[in-house]
Amino acid sequence: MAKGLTKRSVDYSQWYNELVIKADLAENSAVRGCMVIKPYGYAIWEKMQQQLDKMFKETGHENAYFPLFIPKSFLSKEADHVEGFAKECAVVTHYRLKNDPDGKGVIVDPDAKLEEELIVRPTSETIIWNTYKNWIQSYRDLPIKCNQWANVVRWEMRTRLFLRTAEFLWQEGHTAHATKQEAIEETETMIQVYADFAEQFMGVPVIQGLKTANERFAGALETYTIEALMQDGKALQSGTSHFLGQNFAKAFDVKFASKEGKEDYVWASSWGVSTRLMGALIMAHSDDHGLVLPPKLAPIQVAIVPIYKSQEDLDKITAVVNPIVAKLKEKGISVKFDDSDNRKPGWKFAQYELKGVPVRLAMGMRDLENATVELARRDTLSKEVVSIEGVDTYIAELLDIIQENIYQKAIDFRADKTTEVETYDEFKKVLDEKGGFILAHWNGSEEVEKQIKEETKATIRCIPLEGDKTPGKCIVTGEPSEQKVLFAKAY
RNA sequence: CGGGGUGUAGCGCAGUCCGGUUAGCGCACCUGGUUUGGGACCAGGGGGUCGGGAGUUCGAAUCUCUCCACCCCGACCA
Repeated sequence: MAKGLTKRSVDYSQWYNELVIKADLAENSAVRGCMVIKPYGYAIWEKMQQQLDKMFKETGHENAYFPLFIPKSFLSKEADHVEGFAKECAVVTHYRLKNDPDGKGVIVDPDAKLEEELIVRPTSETIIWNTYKNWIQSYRDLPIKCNQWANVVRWEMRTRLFLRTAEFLWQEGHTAHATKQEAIEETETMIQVYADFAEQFMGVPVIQGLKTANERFAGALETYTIEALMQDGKALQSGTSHFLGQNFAKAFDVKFASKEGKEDYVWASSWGVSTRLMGALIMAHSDDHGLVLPPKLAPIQVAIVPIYKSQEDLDKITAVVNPIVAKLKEKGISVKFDDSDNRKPGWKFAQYELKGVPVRLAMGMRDLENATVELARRDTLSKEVVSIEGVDTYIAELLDIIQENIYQKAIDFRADKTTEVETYDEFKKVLDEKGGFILAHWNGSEEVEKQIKEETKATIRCIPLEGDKTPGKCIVTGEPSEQKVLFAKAY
């Protein structure tokens, strides 16, 4: 057990808070609700970005950048949209400071009041559709498929590192299409991209589905989501993709001339994932020793710790380790040889465990004599002594095995924590005693959804796209239900 | 934004109720030495606007008011 890290079984929430800090991922800043992402945490985010960016480009998207500030009037053009975001917007009212005439410091210059106040973007649909208006005249200008990597601000009451912060980093894709069908296909393509990323790179299995009207993005006709299950049995919405219909085109008057010469409004989608994915990554795999990172996203995949008494010993170890490092790098594996002498090996072992490094090698004089190295796996905490000969190939294969093992463990956990129920009593019992995902029939009404939420704190995470589609009876009203929907308590 | 809690060295805390020498302890840090296969040991050393401001008092970490930040629980949310 890592020194000072609260056990998950004692207080899961505290375990998470401590782990983020101790593993050097992020910390709170001087600004309320805003975090500092530290180099190690940012390195993981960069790996996510890199992969996602590649996947976006493979699906025909281009990166662009739109302003941080949005004129206040833009936000109000789409009624549902403004209603959804108005409560959590930061507003810029002035553009200049001046020296405080009454003493030290500076004050806002009252003479520098903006004619029209600017909103710090909580999302960019409005500024982007205002821009798209100028880009689109005919069907020949379509589709437009832009993505931007940006920060956004949503003035949250209660914040938690990575899971909910007032400012966060994300990407937002915004696409414009000539047909409804094409916009829906885009929306579906992108939720699939997110699901693939979560599963293949983060090792986090997700359920794809549709949000209920209640949980839909403000301004969308349909919201697709990927829902992941955390180790404490709570769900985490990890990515969303929205079919916006013609709502924003109508709000910003974006029309195009079709091939037939008819004028019509443009169809839209938007989709995003944020630094919240870091929270999902941490909570899905990590244990009481610290982080467990999937090799594909680990900034350091292999750490090598020398064990020595004298400088001569270290020199001998270094001579053997260097070629191993070179071979690993040749295979594209990131490796750190930690020959710093201000920490003892035991400390380093604990530290690399805390930071979730997938594979650790230790080499001392005993290994030198036997031409071996001690290899420790972070995911299983197991150790074995292996021959130096061919260790690079062995590790390359092992990293794939670890990636797969982490994913499989998460799948097994979810399977164990997913329960199908037929009655409301059963629903409450499972939620109370076991938690996790619950599949149950629902009559499709907002009233029942709200009633369940008020009585149990559980919400409909999504109407799953895959899986059992057998009709049945609503657990609350007994009315007909087309298929079971996914319930859980959520972050 | 409501209810509760916390704020004292980089980190974790004691001292606060009941005001009174020079504000302590552990970890970390610096120096020297011994060590090094799972978070080393000994000796010496440095580091404090006691969260900020105002007040009460001869005297405030301690009492009062106020503001701020963080944590937990609720309502809202990626």
